[in-house]
Amino acid sequence: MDEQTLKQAIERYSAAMFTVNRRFNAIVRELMPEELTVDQYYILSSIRSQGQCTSSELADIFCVGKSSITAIIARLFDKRWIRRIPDEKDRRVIYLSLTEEGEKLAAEIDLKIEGLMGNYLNRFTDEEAQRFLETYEKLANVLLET
Amino acid sequence: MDEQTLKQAIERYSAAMFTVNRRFNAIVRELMPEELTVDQYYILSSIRSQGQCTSSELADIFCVGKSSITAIIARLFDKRWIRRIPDEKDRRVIYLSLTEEGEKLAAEIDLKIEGLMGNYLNRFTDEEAQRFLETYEKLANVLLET
DNA sequence: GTTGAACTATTCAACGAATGAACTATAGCA
DNA sequence: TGCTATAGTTCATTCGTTGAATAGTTCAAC
Repeated sequence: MDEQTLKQAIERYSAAMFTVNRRFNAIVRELMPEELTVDQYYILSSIRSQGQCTSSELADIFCVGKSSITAIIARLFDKRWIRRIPDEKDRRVIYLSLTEEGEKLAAEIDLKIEGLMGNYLNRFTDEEAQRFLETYEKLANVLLET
Repeated sequence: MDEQTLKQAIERYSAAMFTVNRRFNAIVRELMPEELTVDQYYILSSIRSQGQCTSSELADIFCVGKSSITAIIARLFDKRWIRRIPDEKDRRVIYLSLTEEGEKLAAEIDLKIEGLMGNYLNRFTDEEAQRFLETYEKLANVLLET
């Protein structure tokens, strides 16, 4: 690929990424219940998929400082969607997990988002979707290495 | 595709999207100069690619309210990276364009990001990258229709 | 055993981004 | 003319984020 073609590809790539992210985010925001922000949902969802995790782990996953996580967790804790469970061995660490209400809330939204994404997935053939997913995951892994 | 496979695909999709967005955003943030946030750069970049545009157009593109744009523009204007040019026909509208310094700053960062993305693109074959881009743009268009 | 380095989580002040309602000014149509 | 729609701003409020400072804990080396 020559210089110029590469530049154009990157340009198109940036544009597509920007549009998809912004629009998708806006649509997901519409799905959120009154009391929950999109970021808060992602935190709930992340804890849920791991069953249990720590603030530091979340900070790594979300690529933000630990104090950001502390703030979000505090809001979710106040609303009784999250439990804090001190580790018995290492008294520095506090495990986070969902309460029953948190579990229910996350499951509800997951279902909505699943439906949403299912609708978009319909627009593509199985093969196209499959290929796309594979490359996307490959990209995610490259970014995880860094 | 049966129910269960679909659900798994969506799950993998969500995970990849999340990872790519978060990590990419964090890396881009590292590239920013002290005085500029990522969002501010995207605004500069958007104005630059259009040459000239209005607040309302930016609000649509970024999927946020107009008052958000007003705030960001105010910061960029204070730093002399943006010009406000009143429309002569319709005195309600104000066109935004980059100053020379704004142009220079945006070009500088564009180059950095281009280099960054070029590095990642290297990891994929031309064909894989091409296919991925096409599907990505198709998805962006689907989201634009909504 | 004590000390010191490393680590976990929290607090705090400050800032940027976003919302939504209220407002100003202008345009354009009936 | 007067009504309605539109473009942009202002304001109070909330959320997410940063980075520095802090408290408490672990662990390994001395």
